[in-house]
Amino acid sequence: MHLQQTISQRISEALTAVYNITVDAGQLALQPTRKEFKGSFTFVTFPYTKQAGKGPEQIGQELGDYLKANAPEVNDYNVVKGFLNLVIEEEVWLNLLREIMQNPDHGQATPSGHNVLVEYSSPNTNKPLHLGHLRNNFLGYSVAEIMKANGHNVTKANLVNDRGIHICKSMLAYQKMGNNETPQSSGIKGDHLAGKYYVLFDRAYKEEIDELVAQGMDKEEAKKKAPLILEAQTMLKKWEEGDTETVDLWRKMNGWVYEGFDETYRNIGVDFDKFYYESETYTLGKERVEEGLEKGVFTKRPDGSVWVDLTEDGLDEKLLLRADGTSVYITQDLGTAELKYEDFQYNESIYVVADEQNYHFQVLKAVLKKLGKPYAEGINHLSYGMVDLPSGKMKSREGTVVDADELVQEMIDTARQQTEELGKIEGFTAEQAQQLYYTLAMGALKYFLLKVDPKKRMLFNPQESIDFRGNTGPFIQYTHARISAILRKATEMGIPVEATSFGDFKNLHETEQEVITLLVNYPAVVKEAGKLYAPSIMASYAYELAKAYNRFYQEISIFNETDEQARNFRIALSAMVARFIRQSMGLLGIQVPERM
RNA sequence: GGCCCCGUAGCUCAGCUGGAUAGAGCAACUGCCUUCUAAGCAGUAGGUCUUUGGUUCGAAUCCAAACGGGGUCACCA
Repeated sequence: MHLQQTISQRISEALTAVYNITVDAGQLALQPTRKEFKGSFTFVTFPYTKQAGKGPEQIGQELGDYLKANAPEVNDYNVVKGFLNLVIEEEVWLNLLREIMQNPDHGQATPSGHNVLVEYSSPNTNKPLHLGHLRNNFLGYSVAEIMKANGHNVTKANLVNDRGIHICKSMLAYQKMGNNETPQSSGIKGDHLAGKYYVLFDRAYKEEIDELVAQGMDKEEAKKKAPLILEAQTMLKKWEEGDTETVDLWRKMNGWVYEGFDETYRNIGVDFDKFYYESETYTLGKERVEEGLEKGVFTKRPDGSVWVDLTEDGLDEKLLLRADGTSVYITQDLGTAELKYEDFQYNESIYVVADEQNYHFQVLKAVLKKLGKPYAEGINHLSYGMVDLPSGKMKSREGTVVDADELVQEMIDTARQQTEELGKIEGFTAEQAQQLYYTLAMGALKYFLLKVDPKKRMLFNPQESIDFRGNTGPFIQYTHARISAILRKATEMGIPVEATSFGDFKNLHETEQEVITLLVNYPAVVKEAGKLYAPSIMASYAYELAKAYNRFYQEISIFNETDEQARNFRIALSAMVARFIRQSMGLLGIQVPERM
């Protein structure tokens, strides 16, 4: 049983014994004691004054006396107003540390048997990835890892938006202006090459609109009547009809884009177990519409379009199928939800999608519920906020988007520069140095994007993102490197890192106590992060752990300690901190170096 | 306008299943490297938790309204 549960149980027993009050241990609010007071757990007595017929302080005293006498885990207590602070026996903490050392699965939940699908990334194939995609990719990868740690069977899926008018735009521009340029001939990465033509299309399209407006046409009309957009629409129709020339071009250009994406994905360290392509799924969902009509939960209007009425759910009426029988966005998603269920029998299906689609996912879930789908309840939207720049919103039309590949390269360059300035790479081979720059760059970037609560809109400040001090990825990585140095030295000296190595060591220093408390808490943090789909919780934890360790490191000497058991204890403690820094950072997709 | 989200130190963010004097980092200032990595540690300063009401022994946290910011209300995706 976990220590906190044990203590809750003891307090519950004490309440019964002293006041004849019956409270389930699970209902008791037990909180960590604030740093300025002595103790580890605090019990608030205010809520029990009526039932006990006594003042909050007296209750604290009486419960404290009882616990000190009857609870073997409780060493001492103090009462401040209505707060009963409990001091736990040192031996209890040391035993917990021994348990952690002997349990390689501390923080890895037992298999739940649940299948969890995490869909993330889901890029369009007409332009390269940008900063917003990075938040999406890092979140998706991290949540998937966190769900694994919570014992679930996780599948990472990527639903690629590889068709539609936007793809045709870059195809059309390429057809007109491409001169058979290829990634090989131009030296431009495939996704960037496609993006180049998308931009060229947009430019030419705008010129056409301006011209039409100059001739006196209304702007809205001009947008619809410009020859280029009409051509793109014709191309989309040809694509849907399977026109060979169009499909070949589409294949060729998408192929370039996929090569580019693969490289970026590899570079940023994310991966997928399953790819879905919209070109293969966009017609799905019509059967679901049929099903809904049969069940009488959808209605067909005289013009042939199909609708669902969600006003009872506090939503609106929603179109599910056009009058001409073609699909809309939601139709496809109904289809893919079913397809994913057929493929993976998920208990939970997480969609990592920006918060501008909150309404869409409410509708999707509501419609699936109306259809009586058993998997509807497991549909969850991990909605995240947009990434803003100091200059404001990112707008592709205004060219203010931050390109993912460029950003990563800049981070690496900065890492190199800072590391060289500090003279930290003595004894590194060129290859090792390069590896370190990469690890630090990605650590800084990922941590910066993941430390903020996903739900919140966030500001990306380039200067702060490459900071290596304070609440940053590299600070945590640095702590790991420091510990690694200690462990190397311990190994050289032949000191074993084992649960038995510190014998009956006693007299924990305050900083050591803090560190152990954090290590003990690790599984609860993993659970919480999984429940809330919040990598930010893991990030905070890793930071707290690193900070607590650095305090300890600064105040207490390890190798100058003459008491062998104390020295061995500190080495063992250090080894555990390294392990849980590595693990919690691993759940964020961040690697930690041995030296830096 | 309807619905949804957000508003905490100069800046970026924690805290939000109600509990003690509201915490970090950055920026500013002061100390600490002949000792295990100073990418570190300790400290000073900085707050009417947007405002007003309500619930409560107790509210940054829950409820309501106002103000400010964002999103969304497409036969786009």
